[in-house]
Amino acid sequence: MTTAKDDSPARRRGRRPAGDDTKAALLEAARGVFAETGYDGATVRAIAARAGVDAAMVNHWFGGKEGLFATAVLNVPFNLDEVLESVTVDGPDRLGENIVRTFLTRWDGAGGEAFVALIRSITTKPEALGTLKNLLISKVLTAVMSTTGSDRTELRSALCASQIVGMGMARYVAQIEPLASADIETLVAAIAPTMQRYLTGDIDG
Amino acid sequence: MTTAKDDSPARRRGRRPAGDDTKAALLEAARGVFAETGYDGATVRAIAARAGVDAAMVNHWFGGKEGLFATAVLNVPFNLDEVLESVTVDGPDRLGENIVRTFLTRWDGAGGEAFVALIRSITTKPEALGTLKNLLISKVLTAVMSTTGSDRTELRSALCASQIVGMGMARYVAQIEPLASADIETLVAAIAPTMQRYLTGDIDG
DNA sequence: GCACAAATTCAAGTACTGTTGAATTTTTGA
DNA sequence: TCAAAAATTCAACAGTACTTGAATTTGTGC
Repeated sequence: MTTAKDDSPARRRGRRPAGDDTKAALLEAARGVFAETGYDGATVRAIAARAGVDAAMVNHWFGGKEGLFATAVLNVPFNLDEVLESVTVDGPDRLGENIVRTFLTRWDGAGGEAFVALIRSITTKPEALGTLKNLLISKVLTAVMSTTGSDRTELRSALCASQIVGMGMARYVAQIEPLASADIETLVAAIAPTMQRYLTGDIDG
Repeated sequence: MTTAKDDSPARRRGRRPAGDDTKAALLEAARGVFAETGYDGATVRAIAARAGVDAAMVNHWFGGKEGLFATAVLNVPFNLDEVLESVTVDGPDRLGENIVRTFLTRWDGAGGEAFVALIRSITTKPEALGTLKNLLISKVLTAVMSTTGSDRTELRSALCASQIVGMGMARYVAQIEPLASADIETLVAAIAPTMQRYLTGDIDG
């Protein structure tokens, strides 16, 4: 429906003059299109058109749509160490604040497009859901939980994940105002206490 | 991929004996299939097969896949009054608790299938996103907010929505354990304080 | 009873998608 | 300088999905 009307740019056939990095162009275009329409909605032709190359290049460079998705979206260069470092440098009392700020900063930047693509692809690509779970729960949150010494770490991790994912959905996918346009610090102030309570506070009412 | 291998049930051609309500059967089947695979993943043939009729009936009764989706998922008979009543009967101090419990109860029941279908379809159907926003923000939360007398009602509504959506994603879509299998009251105890603070508490840190 | 309307299935039509092999141009190495 | 390799586009294939019109059966009013 929103299919961007395949405009073959009428490029000349054959090898291009040096300088063009079509592989990188495809990766960037892929993140954009996957973020906008999800895995199924995104067509190889639309991605190639945005990258300014032919659709066959997807197969040539990534072996197909799956490979492109895996490289562009699943293999997100998400630096776990960065998150954990910024999270564990202060005491456990500021963990919640640091988590919220780190994710928002990360997602507001260019790298966040891959996360939107991930969320938008959850329904049709099981790998996307697996990546989200693995990344968020298995790696980030369990690592964080191990520093708090709290009880019921699994439930606490899941609660944190629910608020993080919900925040991402509201800000980037659903774009609910004024949350979508709010300053990072405004959201940190509002959401960090939630995260902190889920991490170390009372969750029994 | 998970396409349930079109088994045309080899029904006899022509008008069926009275008693069969294919329209209702299609609606129910549609909610199920849409919930499982999202809008794009769901095929008209799979829905028709589950309903025990031919795929052409979708066009005959609903004008096509879009119409079926609109009727089965977007036009959810969601009784707003029920939510608002159970939410406003107690004082404003228990609003958060009531909201969380109401949504969980509703979604755990059969009627919630439409909501899962909604979330699973957000990626490829803009209308699904509009419905979610309209339902959650415009109707439920603004109505609730009007009873609290708090400041910054828009931001508070958006924060509530983020936790509600995140809770739904974690429990029904991503199925993160142990949150996915937890008792409703366990989650109410854990999440209600968040909701209550977003509604009437301090959100400035 | 009988003709007409409604409901249903069947088969084909049309559109679109990912993929592949041939053709063509540029780069690279000896 | 020249041949081989790499990169790119083009055209076509196979698969699948939604849709549509004809054929067929059942229900309904007179």
